[in-house]
Amino acid sequence: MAEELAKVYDPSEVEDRIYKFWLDGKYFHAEVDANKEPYTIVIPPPNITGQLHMGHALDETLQDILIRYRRMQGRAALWLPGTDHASIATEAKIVEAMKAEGLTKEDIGREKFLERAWEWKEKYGGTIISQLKKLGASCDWDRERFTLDEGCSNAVKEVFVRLYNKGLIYRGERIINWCPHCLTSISDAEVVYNESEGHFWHIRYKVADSDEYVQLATTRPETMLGDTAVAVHPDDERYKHLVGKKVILPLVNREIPVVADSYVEMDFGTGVVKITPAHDPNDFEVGLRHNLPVINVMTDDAKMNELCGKYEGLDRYEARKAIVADLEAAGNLVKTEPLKHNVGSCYRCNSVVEPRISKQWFVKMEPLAKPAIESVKNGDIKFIPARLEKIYFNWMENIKDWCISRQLWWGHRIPAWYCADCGEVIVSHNAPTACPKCQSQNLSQDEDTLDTWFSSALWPFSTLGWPEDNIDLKYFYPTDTLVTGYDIIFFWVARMIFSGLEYTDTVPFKTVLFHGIVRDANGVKMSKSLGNGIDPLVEIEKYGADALRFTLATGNTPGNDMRYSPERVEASRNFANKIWNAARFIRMNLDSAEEIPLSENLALEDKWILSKFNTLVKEVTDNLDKYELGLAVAKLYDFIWDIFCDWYIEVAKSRLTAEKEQADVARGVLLHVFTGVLKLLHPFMPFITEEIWQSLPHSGEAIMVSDWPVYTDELSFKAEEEEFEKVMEVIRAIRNRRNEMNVPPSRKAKVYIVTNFEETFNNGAPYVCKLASASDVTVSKAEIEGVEDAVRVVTDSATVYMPMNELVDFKAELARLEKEMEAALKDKNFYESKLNNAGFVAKAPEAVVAKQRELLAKTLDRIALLEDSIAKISK
RNA sequence: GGGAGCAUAGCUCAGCUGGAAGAGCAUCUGCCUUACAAGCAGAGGGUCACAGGUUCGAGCCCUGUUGUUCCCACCA
Repeated sequence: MAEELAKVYDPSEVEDRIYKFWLDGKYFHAEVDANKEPYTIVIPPPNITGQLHMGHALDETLQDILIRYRRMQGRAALWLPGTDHASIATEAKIVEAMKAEGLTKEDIGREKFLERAWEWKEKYGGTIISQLKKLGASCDWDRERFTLDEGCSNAVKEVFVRLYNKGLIYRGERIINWCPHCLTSISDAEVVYNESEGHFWHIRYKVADSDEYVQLATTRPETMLGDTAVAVHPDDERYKHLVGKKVILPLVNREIPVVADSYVEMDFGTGVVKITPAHDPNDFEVGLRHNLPVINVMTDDAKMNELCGKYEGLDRYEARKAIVADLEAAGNLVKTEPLKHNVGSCYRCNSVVEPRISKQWFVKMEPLAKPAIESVKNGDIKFIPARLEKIYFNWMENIKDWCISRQLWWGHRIPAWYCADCGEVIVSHNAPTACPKCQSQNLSQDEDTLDTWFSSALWPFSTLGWPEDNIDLKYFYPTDTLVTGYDIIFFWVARMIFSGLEYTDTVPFKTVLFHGIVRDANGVKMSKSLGNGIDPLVEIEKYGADALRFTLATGNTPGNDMRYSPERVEASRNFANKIWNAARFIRMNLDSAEEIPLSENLALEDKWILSKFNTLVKEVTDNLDKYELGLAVAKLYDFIWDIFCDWYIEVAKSRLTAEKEQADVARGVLLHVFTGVLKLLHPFMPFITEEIWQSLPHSGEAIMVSDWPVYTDELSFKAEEEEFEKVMEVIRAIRNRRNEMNVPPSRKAKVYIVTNFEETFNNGAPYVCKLASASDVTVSKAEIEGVEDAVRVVTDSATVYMPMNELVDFKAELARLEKEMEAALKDKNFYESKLNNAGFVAKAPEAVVAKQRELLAKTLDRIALLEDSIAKISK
């Protein structure tokens, strides 16, 4: 056996050592095993640019709990780890780093840039992985993947080619969201809308060959340089006469037509809308319907371009100012109103996005969305909590085509080539040598890369070898559970679902367990910019990974946000210490490292704790099966602290110092229950449970690969449970009474117990002595003489007398007994009225009625005992 | 504009298919009872936001109201 355990648990000394022990034992590794049922989770791959934050810590903790649980149950549990190349985020970092050297992407060219990116990935990409290890994550590191590795890239190409051939990927000019800072298109999902204070500028356009003006309003006056029409509603009587005429675009003096389009709402504003097809999605549609020219007036970095005359080169906001000023000077600015409106920003860099026409690649979503909706509707995929299904449906049912091309270099390059001679587009897995149409060799590959989420969407199967038909994929796929935050339901979850269905003909996972966001103690979302983030690694350093994990798993319900506060981790740390000290106690009472079997000769309290533990096994297992991790962990906490430590250990103490035979029985039970509960707790607090388990008699290599406890009828002792609880009730009643009277524990008192359950209390007498500060306990069925002057306590099963001499105040005693009687009578009334209610007795389930009867009976017993006591004391 | 979550003890939150409300922290009282003061034994504290309804029975189900947070859409 190891040397004596320290008095206070020190996780920092234990955790790295234990983690290494697990790695050395290869316990994390999962293999295809025909005799086992697989259980698979793929990790939501963290970005290589990332640092572990509380959101990760929560996400990984939940996954590790599930994986460790299933592994202990004997499943071939695979937790497949990896990282995401995070195209925008990573590219931005590298560009920034180059800036310090005075270099731009273009200066060094694509190839050199990618070299740098890979170097960067090698250098920093592993950071988050090592941080995951600190948390105790039992990922199969032998299978670690990266979204840009060969296999994943192969899957990406395969999917692109297949979708293209199926007509579900197309290239075209559409209005997309352009980030002028990242210099790339982004998808609709990547735009974040924030309300901001803006202006509504009312402008007038002169009607050509007339003195009339039309008035309209805009929030983006700079785009007027690209106006190619104004539109009114076809039924709008005010403007019918203008349809087909021209108006003169101020500042530019270009004549543009007035068109009629039902997109315009007559009731809003003046009922006249400026149409800028190159810079607004709705205007673009109007433009298509009316064959309007499309004039893009901005550069990639949101400056006004060469078509803007004197405004050329101005930033869009400078141009806005200048244009407003010029309009005003020319008398064409009618008025300026303040306006609150939503402005879209890039979710990566927070720059205001510019809707803009651009030639991009898109995925046609509608055909893909249909089966994806169906798979959730029919239950092939279950969302926990179910309410998030609505959000999913809402998005999927209104989905627009997905812009997947990005003007970035770090990512999967689009496998499309263009023939410079005949313009043919060739989409192919491998680089074509010649144009199939004109045989020209003058081909060039598309410069763009794919949206990061395009490869993440394939993650559950690309990581298992798809499109190759290998044994891992057959065995571990589809995966079982996906654990992720509700905030990426669109980005990732939805896209994995339709991808899985489209390419693998099956759902990628069966259950999605959603968690919420981790907020700070004030309920504010943790973020870098606010600086209110709490670093999980610092917390691990301070309190231990187990305490952090326990905190994140406790009091957390699926889909709900949670607050993280220091008090909560401290409580978890204290819990770890409690377990540690329970282990110390047990160890100091062992005389060998041998396992001790359960005795045939169990005492009452042994049966009580074994039965309680048996129930715990069942409930915790049920809770875990139902993904009720928060409930499971709360039960473990209560059992270990309140039931095992505060009661069983205390009760066992006196037996451990008794004769060897009794001591061995108690030791056997202590070990059985404690190691059992360590196993149940292991998924939540892996380090401390492993450390302790190793220090106690055990068979097997490690708790993490030991068998999960199983409920068994043989260890269910309902009658004994009830019996022992009678003793507990008496102990509690005495303690309570003594506390009320301010009697210190050092002052022992004789205790007389009058009861119909003589044997029970004779058995329990030593514990009443020990736990209720009794100097001596006398149990009797009959009345005892000479206790008339004692303090008395009444429970359902006994009347307890404690002669306390001068401390006894009979008036107070009587008053207290009467008060208790009053409460008991109230109870009686309550139960009786319930049982007298014909509806209740007829309609309530049998068990519920029986329970009420039982409670009534107990209350009646207590009343009888109280009556008796009151009568005696009044004499 | 559409949708969702939340509202339970002073604070932070649990409360599984409806069966007289729970925990942690905080507060108060008494304890160094040798595994643990990061502890032990007790105590106080709740009209479960409000108003209706369904039911033998509602924190839980239904309707409405209020407050609050969030998501989606985006009318120029």
